[in-house]
Amino acid sequence: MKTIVKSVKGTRDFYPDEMAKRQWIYGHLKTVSESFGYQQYDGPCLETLELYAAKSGEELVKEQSFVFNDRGGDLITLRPELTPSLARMIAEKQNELVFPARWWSYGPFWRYERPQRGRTREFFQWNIDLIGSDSVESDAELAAVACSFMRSVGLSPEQVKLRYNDRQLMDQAFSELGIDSESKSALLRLVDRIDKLPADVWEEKVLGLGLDQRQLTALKSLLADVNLWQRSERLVKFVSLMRSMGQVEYLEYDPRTIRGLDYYTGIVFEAYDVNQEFRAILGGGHYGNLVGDVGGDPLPGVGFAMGDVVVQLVLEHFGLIPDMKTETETIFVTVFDDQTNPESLRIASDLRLAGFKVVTALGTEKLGKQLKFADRIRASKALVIGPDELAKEEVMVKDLQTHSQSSVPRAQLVSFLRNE
RNA sequence: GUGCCUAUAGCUCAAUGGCAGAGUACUUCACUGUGGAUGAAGAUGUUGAGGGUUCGACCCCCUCUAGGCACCCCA
Repeated sequence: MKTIVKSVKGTRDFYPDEMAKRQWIYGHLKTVSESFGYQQYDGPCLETLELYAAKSGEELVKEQSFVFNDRGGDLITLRPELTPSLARMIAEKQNELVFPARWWSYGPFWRYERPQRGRTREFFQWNIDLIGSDSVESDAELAAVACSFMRSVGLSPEQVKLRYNDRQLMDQAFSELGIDSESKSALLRLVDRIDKLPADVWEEKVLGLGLDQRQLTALKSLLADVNLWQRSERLVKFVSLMRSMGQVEYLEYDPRTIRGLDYYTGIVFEAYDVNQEFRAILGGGHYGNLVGDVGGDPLPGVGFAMGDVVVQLVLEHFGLIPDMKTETETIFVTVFDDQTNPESLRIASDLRLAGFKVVTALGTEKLGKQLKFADRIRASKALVIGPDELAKEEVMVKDLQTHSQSSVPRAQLVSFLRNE
């Protein structure tokens, strides 16, 4: 085996077939974003470490970011998430932007993690935010955007669910259990992990926070209560709004949905496949103050992020990504010999001007080889222009799918191909 | 960063410590004006990398690299 220079661990090469899938997903999220009136934006891929130190803090920056010194000695970070960049961009123009602002973005991100299924070190992420509104209507709108995307790519409510919860509801419920405020945030993080830890280990950790046996029992019944949301006026309205927008069948209340990030302050949601065979497809929620940490005036909002890796796995699992290979509309123009080559090239140019995708043979190989090549690049049609056709001012049009062929007068070629 | 599993032809996988193979894909030909079929022939490997044990290693041991699964974290 030849030694080929290796790619960076956790990165992916997008060969044309993979690139087509990525573009297919991108096309859907772009259409959905725009259908709700959101505008596309982007920030730089390189940011100062400082930007993240202010906000994301904790592990995301310390352990899971690519950080390096540039030639001037400054610490530069490959962006692990977009929210801090968004916060800066909003804060810089806080007085001239129109709020609520509806913005979306799609681009590459990097996290220094151990690669595994659904997790790479370089990934693409869709970010979409509604900034400047504290209303439950804005929360519902973002949840509806998420559901619209899932519907548009063919994921049905029987296949995926949007699990939702409200952090304030949980906070209130914890208070009623007599849990002191210092333990609450640690407890929220534990609730987030209840499905990942063995039951006894989880209980041990909960008791370690200072809860007694009675509180633990009450907590467990709380986390099993699928009707808990009805105690929250906000969640009741949220569900009602989702019903009006025709997305309620995607909803599934889950008192254990919390989200790991600290900046969420209200409604949070995550999309999963129903069997939970895969990781979260997307996740987001309401935040009370987007720009405070980067020096702006307090500004609430709601947003979510979706990585390309998990959603593609889920889509492939359900067989929802169309076979792009069959969808090339390319016309292949064969070249019979050096005498006919100029006419082949002229025809190819005419067809391109008429809007067709045209590939020409680069030499005068045997027709059989040229047609085999046309077949292998999945061209839909092949044109044969030999001495016979030239003399009669005709072109032989071969349909590579139906195996049929017909002679078409040169002057009628464009209209003939358009009607096919 | 932790634990476990895996790595053989382009791809999918075989091979008791004793000659590295099959299917598929590929190239050529049958077919010098016609592609998916059929038949014939051909080519393909530092068995992931490096070291060790052994008369002898794809096979056993160690290290590294990459991937997978579970933690951690999250998209």
